[in-house]
Amino acid sequence: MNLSDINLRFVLHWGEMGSAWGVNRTVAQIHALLFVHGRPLHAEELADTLNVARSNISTSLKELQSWKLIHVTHIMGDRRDYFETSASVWELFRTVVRERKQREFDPTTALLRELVASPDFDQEPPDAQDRIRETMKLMNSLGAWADEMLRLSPSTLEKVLNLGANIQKFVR
Amino acid sequence: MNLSDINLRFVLHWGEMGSAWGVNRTVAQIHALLFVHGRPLHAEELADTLNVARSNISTSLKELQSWKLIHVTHIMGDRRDYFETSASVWELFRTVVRERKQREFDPTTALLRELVASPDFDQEPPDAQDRIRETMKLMNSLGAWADEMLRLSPSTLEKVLNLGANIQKFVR
DNA sequence: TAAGAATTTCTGTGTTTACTGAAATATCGG
DNA sequence: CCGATATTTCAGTAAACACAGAAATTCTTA
Repeated sequence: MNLSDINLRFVLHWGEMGSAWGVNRTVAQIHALLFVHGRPLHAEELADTLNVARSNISTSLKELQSWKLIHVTHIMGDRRDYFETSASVWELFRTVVRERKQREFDPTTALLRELVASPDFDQEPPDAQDRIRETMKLMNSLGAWADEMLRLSPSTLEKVLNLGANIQKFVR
Repeated sequence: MNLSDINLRFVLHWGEMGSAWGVNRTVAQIHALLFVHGRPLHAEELADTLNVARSNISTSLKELQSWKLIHVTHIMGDRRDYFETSASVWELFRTVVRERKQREFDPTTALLRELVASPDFDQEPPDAQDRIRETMKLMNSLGAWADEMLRLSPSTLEKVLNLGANIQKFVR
């Protein structure tokens, strides 16, 4: 299986973007490949196409599964595991937001809450207290907002996005 | 200069979060320290407090400046450069969004546009074309939306966030 | 313009992370 | 339950990244 130039550029770029955002390059590439390809692929096809070791694919697939970005399927008469991802980029986006929020955002708000609730907290200078409290509030708001957005359907979400700055009309 | 337990935990956690999002740990720690501390600090104080080499601080400060998250100030009768960051977490948030969008998001949408405009694009299977086009559209929408949000004042932005899922009332 | 202080640059080193290849394990069909 | 195939685990290696310390440069002031 060899990639078209367009697919290749897509996959490579996605890998680089992943790196910048704390996602392993191979992991990002696998996901990009499954996405553009559109049909399920098995591990060896991925390894061959991306030129990485079979074992590397194995761990990366586990990683992608833990992020709920891919799932296993099977083809009649074929023992091998095939992997596919959603064809809806909106759904993928939601999944990433949901998972990252859960793993990285929530623990941070939890820590901030803990700091603010701590008995020594009021020994901090008042302005430092404010800054930490404001940080907590911002993260709380963002988190709550993300949760609510995640409840909307992709199409509603898309409409909300298209509202853009017109939203400010409604905040009076 | 030694940190209170609360400040220490804040700084350390921020460093870890940074790592998860592709930001160097020291860079994130310096910024967190400047933020909680609230007053300008010079390089050596940062090095002493965070227990890293002076030279490491130097490069990290340059990095933070390139992200427009800190700026230099001076104290009368003191030759040394002092650094400070905004006390407003909202402003910091906006800065991070603006800069990351510019550096990572925009180049990606540009690439997607390029792929779609490429002469070979219509040789791709129609469903693959759709997926790439949808990806481009999503990133365009998100980018445009971010730009519009960035134009709003922090306080308006805060109100928009608090609207939460009620936004969907307005999208009919 | 020289001395001292502050800062940056650079090179080598240590640490972390990613990856390979081999071995071990699991799975399936006969 | 045996052999073949698929998958995972693991230990060692390689690459990337972060960092320290020394050297070089810049800046200040006297």
